[in-house]
Amino acid sequence: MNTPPKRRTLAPEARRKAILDAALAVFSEKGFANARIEDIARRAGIGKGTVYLYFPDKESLFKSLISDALGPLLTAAHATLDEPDLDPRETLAIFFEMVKTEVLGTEKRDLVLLMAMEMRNFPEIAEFYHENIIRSGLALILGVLERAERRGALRSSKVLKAPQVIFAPALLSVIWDANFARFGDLDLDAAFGFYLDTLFKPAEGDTP
Amino acid sequence: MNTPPKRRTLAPEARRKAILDAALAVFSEKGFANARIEDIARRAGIGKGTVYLYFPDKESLFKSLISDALGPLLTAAHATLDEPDLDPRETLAIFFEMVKTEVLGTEKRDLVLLMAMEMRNFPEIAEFYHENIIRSGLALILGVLERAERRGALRSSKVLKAPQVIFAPALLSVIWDANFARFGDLDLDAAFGFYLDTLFKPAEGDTP
Amino acid sequence: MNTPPKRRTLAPEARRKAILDAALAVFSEKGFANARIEDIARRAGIGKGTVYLYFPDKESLFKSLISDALGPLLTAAHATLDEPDLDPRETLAIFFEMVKTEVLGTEKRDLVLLMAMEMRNFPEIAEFYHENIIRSGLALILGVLERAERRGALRSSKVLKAPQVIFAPALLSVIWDANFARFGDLDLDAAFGFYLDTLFKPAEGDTP
Amino acid sequence: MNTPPKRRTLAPEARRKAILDAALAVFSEKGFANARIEDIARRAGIGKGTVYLYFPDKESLFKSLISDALGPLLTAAHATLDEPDLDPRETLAIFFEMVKTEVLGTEKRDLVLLMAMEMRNFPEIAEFYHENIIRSGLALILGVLERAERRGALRSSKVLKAPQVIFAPALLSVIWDANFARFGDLDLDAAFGFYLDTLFKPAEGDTP
DNA sequence: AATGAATGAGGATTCATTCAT
DNA sequence: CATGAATGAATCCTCATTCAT
Repeated sequence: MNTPPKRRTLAPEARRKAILDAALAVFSEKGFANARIEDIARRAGIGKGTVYLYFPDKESLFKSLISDALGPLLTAAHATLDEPDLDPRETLAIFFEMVKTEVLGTEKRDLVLLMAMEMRNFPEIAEFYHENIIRSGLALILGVLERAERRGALRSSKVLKAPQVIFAPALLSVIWDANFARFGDLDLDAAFGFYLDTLFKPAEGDTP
Repeated sequence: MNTPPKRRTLAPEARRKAILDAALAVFSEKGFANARIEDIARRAGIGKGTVYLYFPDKESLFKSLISDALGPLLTAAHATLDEPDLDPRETLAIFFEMVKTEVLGTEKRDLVLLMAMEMRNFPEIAEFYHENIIRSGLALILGVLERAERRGALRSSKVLKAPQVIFAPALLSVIWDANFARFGDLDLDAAFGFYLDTLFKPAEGDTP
Repeated sequence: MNTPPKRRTLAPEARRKAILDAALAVFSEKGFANARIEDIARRAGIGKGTVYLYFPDKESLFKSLISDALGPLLTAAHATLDEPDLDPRETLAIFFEMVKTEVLGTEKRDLVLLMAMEMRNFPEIAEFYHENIIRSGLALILGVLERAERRGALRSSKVLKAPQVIFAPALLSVIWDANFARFGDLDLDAAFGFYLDTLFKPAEGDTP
Repeated sequence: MNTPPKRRTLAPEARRKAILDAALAVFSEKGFANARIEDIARRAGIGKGTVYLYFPDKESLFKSLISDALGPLLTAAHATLDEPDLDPRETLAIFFEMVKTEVLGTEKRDLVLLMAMEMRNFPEIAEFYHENIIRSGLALILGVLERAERRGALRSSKVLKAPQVIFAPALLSVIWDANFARFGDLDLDAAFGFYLDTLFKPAEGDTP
């Protein structure tokens, strides 16, 4: 007399992906605490209980969401930045472009915000994130900057002591879009361009 | 049918302040959703119900926390930045210093984070914040930058199209400290110094 | 630094009366459970704590309200109904009139409703009410009716087995007014008149 | 983070009915404000949360209780009273019998009381009840009485101006049983019989 | 005597999680 | 495998009651 369960038996990996996609959407919209498993399930087109066949609990689902999206990001960054022969300005330009295309222009944008929001409540995530992304990302960036410094192309060597500022515009972008998009856009190209213009001395010497 | 009280009154404004302090601490630590009123009360050294004598509900408490700290901030910023005769680099240096002293070095640091995290769930706060802080703060900064541009002191005019980047290091600092402080500090002076060094051309012409 | 307590020190009996009046109003409007002591205090023009100087708790206040209004009622009824020489119809007419004037036309009307509403939660009140009002009131009425019966003036002796019906119109009036007054009045005179007309045979014989 | 369920499903309509039954019992015993959802749940043999699967909140549960029992009542009354050819006395006798069997003899008796008690706090219920039950019920009764009047069978035409009195004994019965049953019964048959005897003139002429 | 700030028990409601179907 | 009905811990908020001033 009850509705029979759907037997759509999607490929398990596809199903897992669908859940993670739905989770990203719902977590992004509401934050971890306010996201209801049922909402995620509904959005994934499945029943509440099914989520638990793929993830043991809400927290695991959240962490999987993070981890699953993090690996690829890192790999991509490595490939881009670990190019010792390239011009540093060029390298960073490519990196910014990659960040724009691969992160800020996709749903992963929300993931960044989500992490910034919830790392506090999930110290393991902060740890994992720092170990796997921040630390090596910073090392990569630092490599590029030091290369530039050695070539005398760096305008201010202070950035070597706070290489995190390189990520600042991207972070700003994420937060701005999440909260203030409706009041006006942030010109991301201008922001990145500004960084590239001021970070490095011009290739030649074109004094004013 | 019920149980008796324990402690006795305190200056009402002091009490209100104590609650707001406790709220800042607890909200910062747990986020809005995970903060329990009882925790805030206990931290303020009072009973659960007392909180409700000062704030009608959890949301109001949260909003008061924000509003109470916002006014002073804005006033201070105005006083600092609205100085048309000062050298732009100097002005910005003072501003950065002020941000460091008045915000990043105080508990208000957590407030910034808190807002960045919860504005999503409280659109009115985003609106209020944008109208009262962001918009005018941006205008002030833009004023300074344009003054520099008119004097030919700006290295890249692109920053005029994305003046928000000026705030990026401060935002980065807040998020870094909240989440990654245990893994290593962010050198804020270096970050601000880097900005000042690269943003403006040197007063005279030194080197190349 | 706090507002000093009012020292209006009203005569204690007047103060007690004022509280009971306020209590009647508030209890009537909201029912026992939804009435707040603070509302009663405010309505009586005093502070919350003062109520507790006159009544040990909410329940006592409620019970006092009932008892205080009940005694006089009973005394009055006795005086009216215990008149063996009077014509039964006349007696009942006087009684109805008294009920109309002394109860239904005053705030005590609400008291009746209140009791009907809360006796359930306060069995002692039901007991007290039955012992002191119902039982003797019923006895009085029965006396009148039996006198009429002995004179052959009663149209149907069945009323002797359910003398409570004599009170039914008054009860109906109270409930009607409380709930449906805004949709239209109940014609109380018609209701009482109908009772008098049909209960007793005409003094003489005026056949149709 | 939480605890597991215990029991398993039941036909949804049966479950809903069980909750409403439990609610009637508990609301009747304690009144709306003093009834605890948990009590209702326990009485229905289910967990607290389950109640909320069937009714959005306490108030809705209460209103559903009323509405669910009201429709049938009205339909029944219509069928009984809207019989223009029947003898008025006979019609009313049938109506009284129906009230006795269908309401006063069932748990709906408590519902009547409940409404009389709580309409004050739920004006919408009073409105709904008046519109759907009282108004049309009164119209039906009035029809019967006017028919009687046209036949010259009415002892006192005053009842036409206060037809609500016809319901008075039923209301009295409900309140009496709820509060004073333990002190002695109300003879309902005598009460209704008294009404029938006095309301109408005898069919023929049998001695004064 | 009078006050009202302070208290915490009590109850409505939400939602992660389980498991019978 | 999939489902969603059922559960109860957890948390917000109210308000009777106390007692320092």
